[in-house]
Amino acid sequence: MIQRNSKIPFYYQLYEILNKKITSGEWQPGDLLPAESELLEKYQVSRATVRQAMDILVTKGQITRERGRGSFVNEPTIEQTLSRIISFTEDMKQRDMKPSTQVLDKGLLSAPEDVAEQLQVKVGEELAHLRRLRLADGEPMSIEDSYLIHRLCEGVLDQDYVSQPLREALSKRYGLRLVSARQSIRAVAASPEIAMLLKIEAGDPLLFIKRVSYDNDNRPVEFIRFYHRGDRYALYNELTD
Amino acid sequence: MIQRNSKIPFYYQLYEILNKKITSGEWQPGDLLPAESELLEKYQVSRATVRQAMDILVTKGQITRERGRGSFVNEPTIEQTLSRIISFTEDMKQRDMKPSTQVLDKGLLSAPEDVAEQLQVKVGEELAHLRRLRLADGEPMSIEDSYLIHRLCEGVLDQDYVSQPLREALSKRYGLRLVSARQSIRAVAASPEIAMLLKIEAGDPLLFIKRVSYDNDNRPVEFIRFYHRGDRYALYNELTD
DNA sequence: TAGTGGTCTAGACCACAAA
DNA sequence: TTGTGGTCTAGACCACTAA
Repeated sequence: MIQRNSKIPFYYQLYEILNKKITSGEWQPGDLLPAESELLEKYQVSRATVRQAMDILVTKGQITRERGRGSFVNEPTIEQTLSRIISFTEDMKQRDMKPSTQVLDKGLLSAPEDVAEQLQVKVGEELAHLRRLRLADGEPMSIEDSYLIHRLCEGVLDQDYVSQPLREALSKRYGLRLVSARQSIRAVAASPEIAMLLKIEAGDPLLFIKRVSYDNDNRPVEFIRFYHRGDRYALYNELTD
Repeated sequence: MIQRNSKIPFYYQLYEILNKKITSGEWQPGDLLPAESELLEKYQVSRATVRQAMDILVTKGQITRERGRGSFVNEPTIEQTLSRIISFTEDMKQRDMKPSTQVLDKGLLSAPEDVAEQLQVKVGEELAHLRRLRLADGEPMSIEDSYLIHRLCEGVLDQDYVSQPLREALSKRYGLRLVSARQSIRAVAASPEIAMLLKIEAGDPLLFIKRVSYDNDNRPVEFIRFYHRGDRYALYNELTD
């Protein structure tokens, strides 16, 4: 139900309710959503508010409205991958592969110049570093090098992050919600070190992604370098206009 | 002004008016837009309609609203690249490089199986093929292999497509407007043939993009393979959620 | 304090799909 | 013909910014 004394807008509360019904699987792809008039009645808000909530779902591609028919839950598409922040685990689920993780390295370090610039901190600022090997169906798929601003998440490296997602820990323990990110994508040749870890040959092509993630207040929190095996990993997206 | 007897919704007409002011440069990045109350007065529509028009601009990242201050025109960002269809020429402009093109090959052929599947036509359907070398500041940047369904654009290969964009010709001569596309992105090693054309070594990493473009009626029209040099080309995008 | 955008309401009429 | 979403209006109160 909608909290009428909450600071969170009604339309956003309603969006969260509807979103949960979809992501939890209570409403399946192809299902007809309740009519706007029903939702308006059930949650005691105006039609404009219902539509504002549903607009978010439409924008995210989770539902489709059809005049005269109703609104329907969409199939989740891999295309969403490229405009949504998803975890490795989610990603593998969409690709129908079994994910696993090995922590290769973790520790504190002083920010080198290039990382400091991405995270908008001073060179030498203390960072938490985590290097993980990601496997799909038991085969090496990617290397993930994460750098976190340590003063925002003291003690973050105490956990193992093999079973618990890092994003979840950041949210629960430190109130850091990563809501947006910018990334660049290019093709590079594997260094001998990365090649060995991914069980490929040095020089083999990698999809190399650099990503900076931002919290609610648009502050950089995490910088990641992904090295994805070119023979096993592809990105998908949709273009418009 | 807004046509009150048009079939186009008021909010969309208003969006087009505002969009034009921005893309034409009449309103520059950083400029303050008129207040919602002014627009409502000037165009004689309700506030909800004004907001609906501005919502489109916000979604596209063209303006930012700031409570208590006003709405401002944003800087155009390269990040838009990955969710908009842009031409090579536009792309190079954004990257501040001088684009040029060489046509390496053109002709008709029977659709092989993989291309037929992408374009949803029968194997053997007649296709127009165009292979172009794209250069940035005179240096090879990418190879573009385009396949068009020939019956939708008979005689399309008569033009040279060095100076005139292919998309423009499709629109003007055949009424084919490419409005959406799906693509996959991966890293591959350059074949000896591609390497020679791009003036790199065989085995060097390439950003390999396969794209299917669709017209208004969601029919596939064009299939392209891009081979971008890994050392010269990167994609950028923003993620949300 | 005045002006801005953020949210919300309670209506209205329309075009379209399905029965 | 009925019910759906698409569009539009004319208000209202609020939180925030800047003077």
